[in-house]
Amino acid sequence: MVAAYRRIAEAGFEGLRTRDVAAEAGVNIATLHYYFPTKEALIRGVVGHAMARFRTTFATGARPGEQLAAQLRGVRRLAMQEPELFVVMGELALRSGRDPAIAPIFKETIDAWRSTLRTLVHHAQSEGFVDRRLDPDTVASLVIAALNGLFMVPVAKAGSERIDRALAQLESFLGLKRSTRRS
Amino acid sequence: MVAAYRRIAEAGFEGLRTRDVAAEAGVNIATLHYYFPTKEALIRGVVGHAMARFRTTFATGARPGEQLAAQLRGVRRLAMQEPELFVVMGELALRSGRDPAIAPIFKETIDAWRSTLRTLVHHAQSEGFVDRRLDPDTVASLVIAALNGLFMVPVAKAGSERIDRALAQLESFLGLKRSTRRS
DNA sequence: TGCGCTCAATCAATCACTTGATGGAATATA
DNA sequence: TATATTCCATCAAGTGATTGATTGAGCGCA
Repeated sequence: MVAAYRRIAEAGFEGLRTRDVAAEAGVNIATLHYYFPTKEALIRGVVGHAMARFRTTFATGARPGEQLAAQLRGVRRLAMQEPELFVVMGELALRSGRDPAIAPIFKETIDAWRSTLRTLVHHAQSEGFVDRRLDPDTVASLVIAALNGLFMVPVAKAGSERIDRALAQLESFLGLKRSTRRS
Repeated sequence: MVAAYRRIAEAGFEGLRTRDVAAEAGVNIATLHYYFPTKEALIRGVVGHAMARFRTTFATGARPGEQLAAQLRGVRRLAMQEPELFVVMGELALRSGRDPAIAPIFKETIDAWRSTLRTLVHHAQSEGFVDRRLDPDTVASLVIAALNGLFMVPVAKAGSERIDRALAQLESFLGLKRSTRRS
């Protein structure tokens, strides 16, 4: 249910109340329980929705040599358009550390993401955009960590231009960008 | 109170119950309320404890040229020794997005961290370890994002050797390390 | 005695979830 | 076609359990 998804983005897991979800969905509490017998089932629904939404980021459309850079820009654009998605993802990431039910699902999504990035890095290497001596899997892990840190942890929100600069710096490290500005 | 701190690490904010905290601390509920009149006050105590604990990371002791690398290793060591700290930090980071009471405290800590890193990058540049064309503040932001993504988001926990490689790759990007292994 | 601290007992509020009933569309029966 | 039956979706009104917080009586020690 999209309503629960929105509620989590607003109030987090600690503030997730079935009453509020039902209210936001415009239905009775009993109706909500008709579709989602338990709160746990509702959360599972949210997980599925969030993961599906997040996987759309992986879809690459640009030319092979620019796919990697396009991926970074795609995540950044998604973070601007749907900040709730990253809030929910962060919430789920934290919860996956103690909830064995969603841990495998979350891990699977991240693994798929890393796999995609690994391929993109490999392609970029083949075409001379990225240093061939780098290990694609390691670079993918580092990129994921940086993006997670930038967008899932709302601390960095203290200035989107800082996020832009950090992203540009990451691209520069990867060799996708020549300009390394200063001060 | 350290007990509450531990409870949050175990069950997150959503699972934080004053009763459990009192039980883990080995005191009566009323005793807990004697020291922390409200749950909010208890959380403030946890925030203070976590921040103070986290700030110890900033303390640099190595030789100027190696301070930056030492900082990265220090964070990694702390993450291995006290994983709860990073769980709590992640929980606080997420909460700071919607709780105006802890948002400024958290932001202040991160700003102090970035300031420290900025200085370290600057020093490293002065001594020729890091490319002088890089913007210290931007590099600091990227490093913080990467570390946050690696340690606060427990997703990456799928293999500490992957974390090690990603960190080594980051050091390599910064110019602190020559070896860039492959596959 | 007075003060810092602790305790069992209790409260009102809130939570996830249940109950029994209702209307309406689809299907079966005549 | 007309009537009876079944099933799905929804609702108002609860239920018991749990929550954060309070109370007033003690305890040990200065």
